[in-house]
Amino acid sequence: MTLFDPEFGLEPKKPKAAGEAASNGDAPLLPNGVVVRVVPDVLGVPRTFDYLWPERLGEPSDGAIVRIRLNGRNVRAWVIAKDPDTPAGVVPVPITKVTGIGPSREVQDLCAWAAWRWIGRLPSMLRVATADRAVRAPLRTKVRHVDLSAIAATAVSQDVLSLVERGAGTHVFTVSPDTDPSRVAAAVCSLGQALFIAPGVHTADSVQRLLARLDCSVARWPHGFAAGAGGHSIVGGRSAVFATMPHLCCIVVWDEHDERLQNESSPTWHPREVAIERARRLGIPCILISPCPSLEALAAATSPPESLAANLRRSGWAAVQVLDRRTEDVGRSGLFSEALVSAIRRQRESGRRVICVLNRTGRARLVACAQCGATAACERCGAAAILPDGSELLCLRCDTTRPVICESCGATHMKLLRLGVTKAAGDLEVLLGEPVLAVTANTAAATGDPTSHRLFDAAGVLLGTEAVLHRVSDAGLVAFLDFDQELLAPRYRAAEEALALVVRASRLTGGRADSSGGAVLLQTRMPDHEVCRSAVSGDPGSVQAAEAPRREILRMPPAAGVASVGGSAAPEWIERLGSPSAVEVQGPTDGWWLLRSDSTEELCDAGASVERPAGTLRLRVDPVRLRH
DNA sequence: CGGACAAGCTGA
DNA sequence: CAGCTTGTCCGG
Repeated sequence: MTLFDPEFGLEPKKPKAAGEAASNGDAPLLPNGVVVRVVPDVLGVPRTFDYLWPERLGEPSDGAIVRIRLNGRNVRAWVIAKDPDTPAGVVPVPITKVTGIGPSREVQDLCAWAAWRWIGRLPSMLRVATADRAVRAPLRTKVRHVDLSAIAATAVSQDVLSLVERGAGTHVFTVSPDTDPSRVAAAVCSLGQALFIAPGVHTADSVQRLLARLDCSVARWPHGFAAGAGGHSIVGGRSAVFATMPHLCCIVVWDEHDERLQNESSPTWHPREVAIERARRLGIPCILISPCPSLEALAAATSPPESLAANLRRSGWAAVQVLDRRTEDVGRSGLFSEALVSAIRRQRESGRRVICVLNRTGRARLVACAQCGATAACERCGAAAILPDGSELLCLRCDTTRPVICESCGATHMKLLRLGVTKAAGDLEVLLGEPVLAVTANTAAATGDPTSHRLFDAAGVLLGTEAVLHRVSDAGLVAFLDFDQELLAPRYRAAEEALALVVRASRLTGGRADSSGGAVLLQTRMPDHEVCRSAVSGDPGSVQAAEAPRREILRMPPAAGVASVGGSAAPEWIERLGSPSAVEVQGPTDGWWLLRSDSTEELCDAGASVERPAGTLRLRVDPVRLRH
């Protein structure tokens, strides 16, 4: 797939009429130079244009970034080709300025592939691949790779090096939650120009710092664009997967399961898939690393998945205790079992921090009897029922409805339990007799504020949504007050995401092999759920084995291609899509359509054939949730 | 996307 | 009919 494939709509438009271009007898005098084809940085103009690169600006460099005048506007543009086949009748005007170097030809083609894969527009992807400031030239300082003999060889670095030796392909490596990413990065950076992708700035920063201490040439994306172009290794977040790297020899995606990797707005590209494709094109290894590899990674693997030796791999998982809420004697709010409260007290007595996680968005919809206080549950499957319009109780899991009658006392009046984080924190404060810091969306949003960090670090007990797991660096105990909310979340990746939360918690508490006594508690009514089994055993295999066939049956990724389409331009887009045989169109529900196909490729091909209408279009390929 | 220009609406 | 809004077209 290249930039010139017609699917991208980037082929030069033919002149409107043959007669229009006929009067070419007296061609205007042009300054000397070479014609270049450019992609303007304007989302509404998905086309290429031919401009003149004047001789006085020197040789056009591959992938230069220039400024052009387009229809009276000064805009940025990427040079994608030299000496194009300019259509007759078109008189190229000179570019106004050369800004600097941009993504290489290889990265440009990768951007075009990503635009196809996530049914997006090329400029959106080229922007991701472009430095955050003008870059004049590649960094020309001497490139030094990691000297592995300078650091202690560990099992992890040995394993990673043997994976690289498998050569081209996608290799999945299961590690422990406490595996040090810097060891992995150091190993691959000893081999040449390597690319290390990590979700979250903290990991990328600490890896970069360690490698810098090893006196090797590694730069942080996007700041280090020039260094990458000059042959240095790159460490960065998701967008680093588009770094221009002329001697790229290996790509590592660290914590490839992490949902933060996927771009949140459309195009919803995922660096894991981009890395796999880039490595395939270059014939180099792509190594996907995680304590709980995603089904997507396992499906993409070209060699048998590898993992750390079992004892090492499990040791970093926290000591997980499952508290069965069906038998536990639960308190007034139903959130704090006696076992939980005494576990918290034990941790507090030894001076360690406690974190309670409560998925508030789910709880806010809970319904209870106004008379006896019993929570309304589905009589068929036992899941929590909600009151969508006040007339009937609805189970979100099995879609059955029943009249508004309390199962315990027969009352017909229900109340909404607005048991949010603040209320729960107040209840816990009373139970413990010490302050509990409620981490709500407001406190969590203030991450840039250094005082809020001090606030979090000073707190002995914190209670918040799962975001709280990203706000502190350590804890003695992490308790999921209502783990069922995670297990039953209306997202098809809910099980994998719930296990990822246990990984996250394990990193705060330390592994089961630690002597510090850290632990993770799961309060649930589903103690036999595969996520609980995986968490307890420290082995993601139970979740993977249960989920893979489920996705096949339900036709969800990675077993199928799925996209959701919304926004004001969605009706027109769906209309233009028509009904291609390979794509099933469902909806709309609440203004959103759902597209499904047996393979992602069929879905992308169908999407690429649609000319994008004006207006806002929300097109999510591999969406996080299928219903909006 | 956003400027240019045309066509449509309104009020003294 | 000036002055403003709304719509359509188009870019090298």
